[in-house]
Amino acid sequence: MAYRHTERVQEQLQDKRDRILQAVRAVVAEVGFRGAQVATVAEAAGVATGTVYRHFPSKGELFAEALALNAGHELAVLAAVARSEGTAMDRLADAVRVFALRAVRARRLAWAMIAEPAEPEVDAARLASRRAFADVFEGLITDGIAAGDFPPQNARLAAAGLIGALTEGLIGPLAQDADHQPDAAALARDVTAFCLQAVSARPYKES
Amino acid sequence: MAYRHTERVQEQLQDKRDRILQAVRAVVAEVGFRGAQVATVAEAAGVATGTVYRHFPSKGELFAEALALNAGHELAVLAAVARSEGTAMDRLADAVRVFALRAVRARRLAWAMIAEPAEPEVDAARLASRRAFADVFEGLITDGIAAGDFPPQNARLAAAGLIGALTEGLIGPLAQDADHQPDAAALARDVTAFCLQAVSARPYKES
DNA sequence: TAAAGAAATGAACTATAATTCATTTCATGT
DNA sequence: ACATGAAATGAATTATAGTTCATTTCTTTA
Repeated sequence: MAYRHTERVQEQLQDKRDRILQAVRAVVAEVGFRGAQVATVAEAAGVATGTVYRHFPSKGELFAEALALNAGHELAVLAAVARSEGTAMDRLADAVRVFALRAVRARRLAWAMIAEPAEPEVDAARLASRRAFADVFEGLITDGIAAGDFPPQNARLAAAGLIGALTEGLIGPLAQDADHQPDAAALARDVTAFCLQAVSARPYKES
Repeated sequence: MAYRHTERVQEQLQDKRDRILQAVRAVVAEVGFRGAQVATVAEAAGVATGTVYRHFPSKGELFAEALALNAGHELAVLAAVARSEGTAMDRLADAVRVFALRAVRARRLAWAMIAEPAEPEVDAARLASRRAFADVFEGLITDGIAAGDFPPQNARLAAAGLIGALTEGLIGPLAQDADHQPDAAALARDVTAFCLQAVSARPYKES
């Protein structure tokens, strides 16, 4: 026996895998799924095209894993906010605000992660993470209804509505012509106001 | 001179053009832009593939024109509702309801028309029609604010938010798992309630 | 009905981008 | 140092789908 995997090699492999996943993120943030080719990702990761296929079975699975990874981070952030102290109203306001601020900070990436169709595997992964996001909002809305903060309503649908409003207002095509929205913070504030008003049925002022 | 275009031929040509456009609509309603190939459209229209290119310069322009045509119809319907008698509140409620009912009736088509990315020409055409839709909603919201029906708010953004909420609630991927929504009418009602509450800041009951 | 011009056809061509694989480079243990 | 096996490489291959164009079919007019 003249060769065996050593720990160092394992680390290098893991490292290369991670770098490829990060490269997907970077490339997608730049050109979206539409323009993201395996060759471009490979170059961004500093490896040859073929190497990508030693770590991932196909473009679809690679991109799906990259999306899941990224969505996982975002979800953790959102869930932490949703779990914090305060009334349901306050927590929902914070959650929406955090979502909004993070989305405007990286619009292209956010759009790709939330809405841009891609390979079937990617779409499937997105559906799962979308559900997770919606669940966080739905939980907050349900809490708010129970506490009397919000009027009775279809919480599941309202959660979907919030995501739709956030998507459309912040990162969708209509949000691209930023003539009217020079200021990301102002945009986030107005979107938050819309969302809070939508579920609370009260004109919303930032606290 | 031994040949000249006669009126009958002109009509046949126009007719074939129209049939191809209709075929795009039918195919897209079935499989979305993703799955819609020129060969499939040609077959659906009952012509050869090459014939499509005698009427349209490229797939992108063909599909863009088909989208614009369809969006034009929908916009006319919506604008008529928006122009009718009644308070801004009532007209907005009607507009949202009409949008919702028509969208759920043909989800796949609606999603393609509203959200599904495709060739650049198609995306451009969609952006234009989206603006037109948003303008209708924005006008109603502005009217409502002026009339004191709605609290002051960013009408442009609220209009985008409505479209987002409608899209997400009715036809987006989360709306696909219809386990919770056996009834299209109920879905449309709840989405309408969400939208009205969002802009009016009042729990909304159908009149 | 024959000639002429236009339209339709669909198989062949082309462009793009994912995937493969023969070859090369690199790590390991004797 | 060298033999061995794994990993990386990137040019070649493959797959898909849009587009072209030589040929055929159809319309019109003399």
